[in-house]
Amino acid sequence: MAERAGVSSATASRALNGRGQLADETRATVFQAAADLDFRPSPVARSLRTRHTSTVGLVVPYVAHSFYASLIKGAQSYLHEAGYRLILVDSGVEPESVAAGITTLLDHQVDGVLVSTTPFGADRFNRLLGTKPCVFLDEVVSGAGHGSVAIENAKGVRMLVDHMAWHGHRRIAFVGGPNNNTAGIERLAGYRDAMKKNELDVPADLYRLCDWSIKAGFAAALVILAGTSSPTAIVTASAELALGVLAAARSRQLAIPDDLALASFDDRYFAPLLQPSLTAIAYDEVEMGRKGAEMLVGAIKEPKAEGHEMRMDVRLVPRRSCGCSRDMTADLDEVIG
Amino acid sequence: MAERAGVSSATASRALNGRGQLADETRATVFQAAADLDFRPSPVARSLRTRHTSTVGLVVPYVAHSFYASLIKGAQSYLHEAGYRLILVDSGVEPESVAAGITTLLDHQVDGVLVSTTPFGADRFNRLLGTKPCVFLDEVVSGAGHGSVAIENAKGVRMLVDHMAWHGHRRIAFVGGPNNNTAGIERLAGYRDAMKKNELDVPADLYRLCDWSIKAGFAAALVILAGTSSPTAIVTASAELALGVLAAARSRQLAIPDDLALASFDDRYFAPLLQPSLTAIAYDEVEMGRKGAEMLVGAIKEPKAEGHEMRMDVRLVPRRSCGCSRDMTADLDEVIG
DNA sequence: CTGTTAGCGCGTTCAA
DNA sequence: TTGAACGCGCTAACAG
Repeated sequence: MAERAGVSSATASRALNGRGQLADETRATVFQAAADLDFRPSPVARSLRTRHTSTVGLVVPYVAHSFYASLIKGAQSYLHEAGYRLILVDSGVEPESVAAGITTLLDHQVDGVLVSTTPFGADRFNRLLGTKPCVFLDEVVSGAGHGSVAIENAKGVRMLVDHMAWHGHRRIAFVGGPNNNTAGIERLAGYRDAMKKNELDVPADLYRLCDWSIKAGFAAALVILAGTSSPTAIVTASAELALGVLAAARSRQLAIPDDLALASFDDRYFAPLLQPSLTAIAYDEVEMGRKGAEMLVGAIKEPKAEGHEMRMDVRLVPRRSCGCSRDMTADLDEVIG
Repeated sequence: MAERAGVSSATASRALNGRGQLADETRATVFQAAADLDFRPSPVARSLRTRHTSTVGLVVPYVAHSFYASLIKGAQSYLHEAGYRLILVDSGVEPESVAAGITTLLDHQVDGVLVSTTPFGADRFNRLLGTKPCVFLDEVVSGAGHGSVAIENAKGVRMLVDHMAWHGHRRIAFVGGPNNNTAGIERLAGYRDAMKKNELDVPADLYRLCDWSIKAGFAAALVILAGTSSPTAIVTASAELALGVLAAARSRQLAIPDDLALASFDDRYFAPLLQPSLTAIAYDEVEMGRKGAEMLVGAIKEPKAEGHEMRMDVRLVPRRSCGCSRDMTADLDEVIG
């Protein structure tokens, strides 16, 4: 290709990479030759030489979950525009497999890492990462990585509780996720905080933490409902937990929202079609993935830059499960709009 | 690392890669040194030399959709076990962007490609791919690639129609996807076929094709319901289309299943919690991703091997939307089991 | 502004 | 069985 253009390979490289000040004519010649031969530089040879790969790794605990799938979409979308490729690692939540996933990524010379599950602390991350740029998604790890993008978890739950209080409820129960990750911890904190601000008591049997699954939510709701606190409303930390509560209410023949009001974090696309439609906290998970990727690429290009913690805003989408009166047409409009 | 072990780099390479017949002692020495220095061979240097990367590309039209997310999970899971990494490309469905995605993957020396959207024919695929192994997922492209893994599309719809006929329906409508992809085409064919076998007429206004979205399903259902065919049952080619039909039924105050029975392809996790719970065709999408990856890795290791077309079996999950009488407990059991 | 050279870190010759 | 040397394709460094 170089001889074809009648220039050295160095010149060709310069032209193609837009480096140096070369004569327009030379550049044109090179481009022509490159096009003629449909020359495509080898990214792997380039990577070997330059020690960067234009590739970033993304570690998620469970690809098939719609939340992570959306994160992936956002990240991939930005990375594509920025000229990076995405290597995906589905690691589960076990510390060892997450660590192994990150190590593999680093061995493969990714330029940076996006991590959305953090089953160990800053120390181990720092040991693993060295100076490799890293941004956390949906998790906050202080003292490691370049920054993070998370949801306004506490604020979201506060909005839910405040809304229930506004409806006149005083015994507002909470079904939360495990307290070993950022979302779980912050959402519980938001609940406590909001209850306190509304001057409402929080007896021990008014809330319960469990896995992020429908099944666990179902079990937790049964326990709460069987307790002595007799809540008139339940707020949940995720959509799956809300479905569990919904199932529990049905099994106990409790009408929602009349016998028990319900509202949850996470606004899934089928929420308007549930009976009753589910009041929820919405946020833009795709944008969240984009922002994380953007922050990471920033850190790759400017390693010295200060990291920061970014938060995605949340908004309350009132529907019928909380007790708001709403025409069914409004539910349908959301879905067919 | 080589000098540390007191052997040449060639010897080290041989030991680490299990090549050649070297003395056990030498091998042990090398392993020890490798472990001591925590030596990690550079995949990129290796790739430059060997011209393969232990990496495969996966092209999906829309990562955030739960179907593709599950496919990804399955593929990633097998690839991980087999020692391959996964580069993800979210290409949309535009021919040019799909082609560009595949080209990028090839430039990056992936060892093979998994493709789940095929907006052009075998010729272009062959031109794009050269001899690079390729397996199609959820699509069948005869004359290109090494094989494909798809769902028993026609069979699934036949089961749905047969079930409706068994319930005594004779005017069974169909809301299908676009007929520009395998699933859309085969599901429509399954409908026609089943109607014929049941000796039922298919007037033009008894079925309608549209995009794979709730909104489009809603619009299509309204058209069908406004027509002269007055169906007593509707079968849809996807879960989203079924949600559209559900919305349409609600907007027209039609009770499901009494005024209109409903059943669909795709069994989503919330199907048992809809009111009424949705009768659906289930299949294992994660396994589908695994099988595709498995087939691809087979093709990479044995390029001469014959390709084949594999089908994932489907099963009918009868719930209440079709008219089956079922205790609500059964719905709940599914979800909390 | 352009050409020449060297080497990124492996795996694979070829010769000993 | 082992070691030395070469080259995969590119770009950074240096020379002209």
